[in-house]
Amino acid sequence: MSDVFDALAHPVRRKVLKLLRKRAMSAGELAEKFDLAKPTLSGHFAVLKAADLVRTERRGTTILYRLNMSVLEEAAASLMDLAGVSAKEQKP
Amino acid sequence: MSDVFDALAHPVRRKVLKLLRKRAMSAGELAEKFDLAKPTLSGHFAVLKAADLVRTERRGTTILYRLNMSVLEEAAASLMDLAGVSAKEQKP
DNA sequence: ACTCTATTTCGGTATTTTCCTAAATACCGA
DNA sequence: TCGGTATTTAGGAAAATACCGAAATAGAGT
Repeated sequence: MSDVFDALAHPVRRKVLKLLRKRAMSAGELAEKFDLAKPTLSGHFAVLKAADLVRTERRGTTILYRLNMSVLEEAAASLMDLAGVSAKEQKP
Repeated sequence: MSDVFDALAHPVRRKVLKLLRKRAMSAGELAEKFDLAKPTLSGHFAVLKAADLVRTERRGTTILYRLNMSVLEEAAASLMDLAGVSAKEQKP
């Protein structure tokens, strides 16, 4: 879970997740949305992947990145838990 | 919101929040729970405070730290939102 | 005013993160 | 197999973060 919060700490990575929320995108397509070199983005993708926040799929010469919502939901639940809410049911 | 995710990225700070979930504690009382120097913990407290995840209250010579749950809830909601769930209602 | 306790600020070092350019790898189509 | 496009890996510089001991600040009691 620590990997997840590490990954979420950087604004660029949060924006990547936001972009992937609409639809899966290739690395290059994602990179176009940022003013950063492609290797830099590639590094951010690797962090997201290590946290299992995104999954990849080769499509010929490109690589598709897809959001893994379940991990995001787990992270949200863990925060609700920290806040003292059971996250599953509102009335324990 | 970036401050919040930055603050949540460090395991020590997450543990502080977890401890404060039960009850408000003084800086020294919190520091006892960790194998770190007090100035180090003080720095972590400052990060949590900057994110408004904790609030402080002077009690004579000691300083009480108290969890601010609403910010945690907002962070959780923002994650649920990223995951595509509206966080307020399950069926939009 | 002095002292004791609690906490933070200061100054500095070690580690980690972020970012870049250049080079390597992977796949496809001619 | 060769050339082109997409992406990652390698190597390294700059900035941010984490940590510590020493010193400074703040309040309470004497």
